[in-house]
Amino acid sequence: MLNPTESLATAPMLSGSERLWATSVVRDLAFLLARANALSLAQANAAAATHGLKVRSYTVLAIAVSDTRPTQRELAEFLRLDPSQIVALVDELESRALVRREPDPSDRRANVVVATDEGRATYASAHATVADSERAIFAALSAEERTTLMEMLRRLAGAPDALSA
Amino acid sequence: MLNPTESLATAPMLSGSERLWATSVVRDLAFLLARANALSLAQANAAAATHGLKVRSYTVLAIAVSDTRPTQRELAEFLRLDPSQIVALVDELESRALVRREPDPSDRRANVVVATDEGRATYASAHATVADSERAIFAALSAEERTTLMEMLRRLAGAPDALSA
DNA sequence: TCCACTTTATTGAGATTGTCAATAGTTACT
DNA sequence: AGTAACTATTGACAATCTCAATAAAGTGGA
Repeated sequence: MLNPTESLATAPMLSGSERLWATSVVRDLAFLLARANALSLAQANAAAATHGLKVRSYTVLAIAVSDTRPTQRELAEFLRLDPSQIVALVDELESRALVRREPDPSDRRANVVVATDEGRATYASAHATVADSERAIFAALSAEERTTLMEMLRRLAGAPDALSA
Repeated sequence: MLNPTESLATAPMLSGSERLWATSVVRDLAFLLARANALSLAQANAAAATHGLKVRSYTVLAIAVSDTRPTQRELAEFLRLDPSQIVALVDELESRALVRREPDPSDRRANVVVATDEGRATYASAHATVADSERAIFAALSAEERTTLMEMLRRLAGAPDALSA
């Protein structure tokens, strides 16, 4: 029998809070989701920071680059952010000439957000860095597992009909 | 022929930003993880709020109830929060008599956080509510899928040796 | 057409959260 | 004994969230 705080020789040097993994919260999907996301987010933020971006601005830039020509309201709804936060995000990207506001031809109240050539260029290099850093984290899963995870997360994230399309 | 903004009877009434799901970001595991987490978090916060808690305080309470007797430093490390945030969290729970700070017998610098009887009671009822609301979200997955997801998230979340134990 | 109502982007206030440095008391090392 | 490292705490400051208010533009009747 071992003392609860002791462990065998093969034990990975319990860094102090490891023992809290015995708690009931770690059997909570929402908790694990939050924790996995926190790690992934920290990693992605560090990667994006090497290009002067955060995941937020990186994501907006990615959508702008996609030529979907979203309005700010659509961005707010899709990213689940307050419209006023989109204003700040687009302001910053526009001040760096990575993105441009264009009038929506079908609604003069709305702006449409499009990437500049410079925006496309910095997105390309930022994407390389970010995708690389994510590979590191998701390397804990096999290729098939990643596919399965993506399919599950799409459903949890409320993606429209993941089956069709 | 339908107007692009119109749709068939079976179509889920595209709420405006649905078309952004055609973007490349939705093929990004980190993005989907963040979005799924945002939804789950909002739901859990609403559920916990009916008991005067947030997910943060709910989680700390859950760990306190587990009789693991964590120090504040262990809580900070495990929850990836700054130690000063743990102070605020424990202050609040302690002011509501749900939790108590006890001196760590093995280190007089450290406090150990334990639940009071009242803390156990409110945790029990809060847990019922929160677990219920989570069931609603994760109902998008089958039981086996949830097991698979949990195993994957544990690895991504950095759980120690998910295989043994 | 005129009028009330809604919607889009924007600004700004106030609360919440994240991050960091400094400190008092304690422990660990030599 | 003395130096260095660690724990909890406080306080400052930045970043983020959440809301309300507003101007400009669309919507849908009477």
